[in-house]
Amino acid sequence: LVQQLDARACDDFLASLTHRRFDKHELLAAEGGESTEVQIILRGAAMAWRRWHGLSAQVTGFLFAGDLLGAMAGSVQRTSARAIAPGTLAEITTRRLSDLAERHPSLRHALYRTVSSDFALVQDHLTILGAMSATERVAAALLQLDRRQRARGYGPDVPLWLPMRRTDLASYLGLELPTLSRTFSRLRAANLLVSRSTTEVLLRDRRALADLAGEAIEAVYPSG
Amino acid sequence: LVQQLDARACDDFLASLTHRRFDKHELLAAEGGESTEVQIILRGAAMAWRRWHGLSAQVTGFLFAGDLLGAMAGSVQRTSARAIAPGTLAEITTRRLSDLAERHPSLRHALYRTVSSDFALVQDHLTILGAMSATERVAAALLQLDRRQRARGYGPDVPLWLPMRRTDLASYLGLELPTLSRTFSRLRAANLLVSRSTTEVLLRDRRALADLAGEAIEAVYPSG
DNA sequence: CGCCAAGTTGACAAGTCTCAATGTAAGTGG
DNA sequence: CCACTTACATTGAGACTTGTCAACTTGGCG
Repeated sequence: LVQQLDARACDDFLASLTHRRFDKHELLAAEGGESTEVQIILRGAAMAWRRWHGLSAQVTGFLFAGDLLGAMAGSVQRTSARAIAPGTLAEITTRRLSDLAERHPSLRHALYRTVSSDFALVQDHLTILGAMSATERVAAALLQLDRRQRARGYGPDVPLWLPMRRTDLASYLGLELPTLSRTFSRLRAANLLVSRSTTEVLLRDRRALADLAGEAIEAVYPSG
Repeated sequence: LVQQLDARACDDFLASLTHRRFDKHELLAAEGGESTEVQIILRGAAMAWRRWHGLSAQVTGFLFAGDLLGAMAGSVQRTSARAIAPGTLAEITTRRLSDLAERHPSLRHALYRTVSSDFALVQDHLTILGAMSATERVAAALLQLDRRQRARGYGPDVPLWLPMRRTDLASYLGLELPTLSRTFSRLRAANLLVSRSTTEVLLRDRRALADLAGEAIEAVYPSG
């Protein structure tokens, strides 16, 4: 986000941020509350979820360094968010952010780009939930999280960090915990991945995972 | 959208729109193509969908009068769209729209509000796909479409218009056609709805549908 | 009026969920 | 620092929802 800003917008923006630490399990946003702040994860990780009329909950996403929280909310929060690993974040009031956006076109554009790529992520998620089997879902999710981790600057040999509980990953994928766990076991047995611990998984064969995730066609016809 | 604009923004905006008719089945946007225009459905209906690496397709939404198409796209379209009923739309180039948005704060804010409510809709969709059984999905979808129809100014006694094919509604709900069809039959047998034709369904008991859709809690505790 | 696409229904198979037990890692207090 | 306790993950067996394949019916359109 920040690297897309021009010098003055960047100065103003950074000066408006309040940094703070957060602990694991700390609640960062509550559904139903009014949305007065936008937060940017700087280190650590968080998850966002949403209730359906007070009953079942659906995990809607995982947030890592660089991700925005609350940017798409209207006047009230429609998703809750909780830290899944300790870290730091930067906050800015929505009021101040929209003031800045009024003054700095480059900030408007950067925000638009961020929001629009968030939207693409949600659409991927929709496809995962609507059109895939358990194995496909897990493979797709691992690849997506892996891509995002590499986009954050980590090399392909760094184990994939999965700080969320299996229950939450299962909810994200629209599966039950045992189903997710079995799928992991099968992928491990097929030697597609190795787990150092529950939170660290090394992808041993991205190509095979991509095949499982239904990306086979792309592999065969590389450019469409 | 338009009623949120101030007088001058409104004039400029409306003057930049090109109106045209579209036929049923007409392709309105193609995934992968560059996104040069934003379209607003004025009459009729359309559906949006998305492929996963050329394989399976997931219907991501249905569009009716007042809905925007292409507003969330980055430089390339990530979803395709096709008319499911003849109608009319208004187009504006993305370039012109962003020019106008630069000039008119009220347009920026209206766009933001529209996009943010679209986002809420997608989040509902996520919850439907991730956490609901077939019956719950169908009930939730019917209620959602019904609410949107009423928001367009139709009374509660007007039959719900379902111009999409059952196949597409099934895909939207992450179900197979036979499952959707069976669910409809069961709802019909329970007298929760009556179908005049495939495209027109009268909801006879919204309360019971809401219960099925997992909104029971809200019914018991009306305000939270 | 007939054709073809679309929707409905049936029988069966398969995948996922549920319930329950076991195993393992993390956190706490002595 | 170790035993204890709790939370979380894995695995198993069986039930049930949904998917699959196929026949049949309906409805729109020429």
